[in-house]
Amino acid sequence: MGMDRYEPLKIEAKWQEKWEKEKPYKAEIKDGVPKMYLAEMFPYPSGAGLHVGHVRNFTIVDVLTRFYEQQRLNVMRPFGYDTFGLPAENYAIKTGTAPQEVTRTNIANFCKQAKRLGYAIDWDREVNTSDPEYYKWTQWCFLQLYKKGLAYQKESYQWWCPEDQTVLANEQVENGKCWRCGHEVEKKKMKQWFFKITEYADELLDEIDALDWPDKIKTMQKNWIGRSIGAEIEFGVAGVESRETVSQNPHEDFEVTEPRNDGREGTRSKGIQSSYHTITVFTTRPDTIFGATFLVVAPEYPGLEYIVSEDAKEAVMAYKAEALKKSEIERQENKEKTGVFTGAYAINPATKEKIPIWVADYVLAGYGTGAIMAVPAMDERDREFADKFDLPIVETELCEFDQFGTPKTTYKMRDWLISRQRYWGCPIPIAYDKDGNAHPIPEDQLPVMLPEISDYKPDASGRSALAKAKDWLKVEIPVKDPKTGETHMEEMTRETDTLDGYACSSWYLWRYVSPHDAEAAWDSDAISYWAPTDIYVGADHAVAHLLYVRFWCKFFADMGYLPFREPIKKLIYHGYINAPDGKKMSKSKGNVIDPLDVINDGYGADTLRTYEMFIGPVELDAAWDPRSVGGVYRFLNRCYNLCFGGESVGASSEEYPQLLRGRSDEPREDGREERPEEDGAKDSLALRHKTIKKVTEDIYKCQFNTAVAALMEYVNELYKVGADKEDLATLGKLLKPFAPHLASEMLEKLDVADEWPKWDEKYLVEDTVEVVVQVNGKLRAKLSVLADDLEDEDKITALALNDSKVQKYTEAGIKKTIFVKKAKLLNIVA
RNA sequence: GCUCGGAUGGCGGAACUGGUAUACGCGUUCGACUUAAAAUCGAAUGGAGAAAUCCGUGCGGGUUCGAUUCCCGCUCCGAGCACCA
Repeated sequence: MGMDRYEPLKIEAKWQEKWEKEKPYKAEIKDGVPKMYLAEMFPYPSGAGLHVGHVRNFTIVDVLTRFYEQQRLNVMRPFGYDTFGLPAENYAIKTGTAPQEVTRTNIANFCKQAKRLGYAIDWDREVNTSDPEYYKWTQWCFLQLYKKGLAYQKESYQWWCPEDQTVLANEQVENGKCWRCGHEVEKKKMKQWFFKITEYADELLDEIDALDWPDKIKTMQKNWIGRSIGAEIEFGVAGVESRETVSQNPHEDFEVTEPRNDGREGTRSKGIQSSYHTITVFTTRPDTIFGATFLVVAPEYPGLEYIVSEDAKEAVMAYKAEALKKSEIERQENKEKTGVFTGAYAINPATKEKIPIWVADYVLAGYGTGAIMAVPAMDERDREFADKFDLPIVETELCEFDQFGTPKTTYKMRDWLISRQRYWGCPIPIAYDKDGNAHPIPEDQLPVMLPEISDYKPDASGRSALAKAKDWLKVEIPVKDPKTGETHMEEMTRETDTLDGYACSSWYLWRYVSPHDAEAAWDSDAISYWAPTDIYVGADHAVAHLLYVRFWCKFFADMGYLPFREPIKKLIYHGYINAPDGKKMSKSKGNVIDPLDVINDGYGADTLRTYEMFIGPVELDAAWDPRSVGGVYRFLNRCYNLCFGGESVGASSEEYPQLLRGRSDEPREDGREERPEEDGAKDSLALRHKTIKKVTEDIYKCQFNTAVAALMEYVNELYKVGADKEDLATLGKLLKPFAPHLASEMLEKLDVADEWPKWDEKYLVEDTVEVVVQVNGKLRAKLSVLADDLEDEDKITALALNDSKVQKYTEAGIKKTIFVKKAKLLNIVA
């Protein structure tokens, strides 16, 4: 280009234009060529555009993409947008702008910004979860789960705001109050859709250990699944027979659900229970049964009203009502045990004693059976409760439990509640007949289009705004008559709930392999070639998303649609970037760094990218430091000047003639090999190969900060000893993953390909080495010896003992010497 | 409370498998260039000390010829979970 100053914005515009036109990162199946499929957790394209966290995320993927691409693997690096969700809907409610419109605008802006960073993305594989072309297949996925009974409906307690008359998502409840009106929320029983993730609990847990994922994430997932091995024990309820006749089996549905404050609400099977003669408890310590002096059931325990005695009824029901009203946070904050006696008794099957049944909210309805046997002598919580209410505490002998209970495994993980009473989501492909029975929408009627409406607010009925789309609600579904076997069309009403956004993001990694496939969710040949994802990079979503993707993968593997059972081979989980003061960046604090500002200020994308890789170890949070950005800019500037001899380097070539070593306007024809006779040529080779090795290994280990540091060292050394064409070419190649525009410019000038360089160990062997001499573990001298002498311990020992400084510390005599060849170290024990 | 991380100069951070602590960057100081400033280039930079030398990886012990690294006991910070029977 003939410019004499490093002008990143010019260089970057040039290369971005070229990449836009030539699409060098378009991925195609190449049989016989090893593939590498990399992706980031796709972003929600907010109106605020790209932030520095996105840049860290995308740049990690980009460094790896280019690294493998330069090694000539067949690389695929797609991109997409997670667009359904509350922010767009809230914006729509506030402004009346259609979420479709908001999303379109935001994507365009996001895409434009991402392109300013020079990512090696195959832009023909863009995916957008709110695009009917995409969500048609989300609905198809739902139907597959539905067909296998893994998508089901159940009554569940939901947060309900009596003021707004609407259901609230857990994250919309703040300190027990509605996020919009501030009114106290309560729980209301409603019918909800669930995915039966618990079906795969064991496999999800057992396969975690084998994953190449950070331990932190693996531990979190294990804890989340929370498998406990114990037993269920049945306790007879004394005197229930007489009351029980009043009402026979009042609820068909014995499952209780319990909202949690984490979005993974769910249900727990109570097992088969035909009457209220018994209460079944779950315990991990069945061997302590002789110490069980009372039972405790959760306030939501089904049929509680039939166990409770007449005179205790009022108090128990009041307690239950109170507990249901309490928010999760209140229940958590108040650790003081509360509860009431039900007036009823159970029989301890081991001691045959009559023990009281209490109801208390420290027992969770959603875990185990919603009932426990309290062993206050063994369990801290039970003891606290017994102390407070003066219940008996009996020291217990341990026993064999199999005579009283049956082995049972339970999990903390609940089934995944997926229905949302919200407009801006993927419509659930279900319709109801006039009797209220659910029917799946036939696959040939997909997609169930999300209708465009004007009022996005949820209805007073607690249904989504879709309930107001009267025309859309009606649908004709073919129904087979069970008697005649004939099919007729029947008018039904559509489901108005939409799917949790996590459902949309549970399969996009497979959509990427054939993003515009009209025939299938993913193409089977493409999936066999590209998937599973080799490297997946993100922050956040340690449990939910990453567990859901694994769950769907196992399901679709069982269905024969996927030839693997784990979707992500390697996971890189990076830290956040905070404001310079170490605090979280936020608009309200006014401490947000806009990456586009950094670029436009003149630093350019290469500096921004390289800085964010240099900022610290990937997995750690880091604070933005504007001065360090300048340091990285200086480094790239030095790279530029080394290659282009720019005049912004203060030194002129007369004063630093060594910079010209091996460099001329005409690139060396023989540029391949070094001139071995020349001074420093050997050192120069050693330096180059050492750098290649370090950078290569560091990138494999995702230690990008030290890879950049090694490049800086290389450049510093080249400034001292001079650089020839091969040095510059090596620099350009190694730099390309981090600063692709500048590196491309350098490689273009040098007229070399970007193929990743290899190092040769033979250049790393030194002739003379430095041997460290310690006396009693303290450094006292350094010897320069021939490398061959490392084999001769006696010679080195003699040399060391001849050193005057060593002699000073060994006057009193020597006990022994320890020579460590590998560390090039001799320790003398005096 | 439980689980998992972490603690290294003025700051962000390096350090292989137990083997020269502080790479690289920032900052600071000095010098060159400049009328000047910026930019750039060069040098120095853990602390104490004139020096020899001593002290230094959160704290206290231990193992070892040798410990930032391993073990035991603490302190503090971060993240996640949170009455899961």
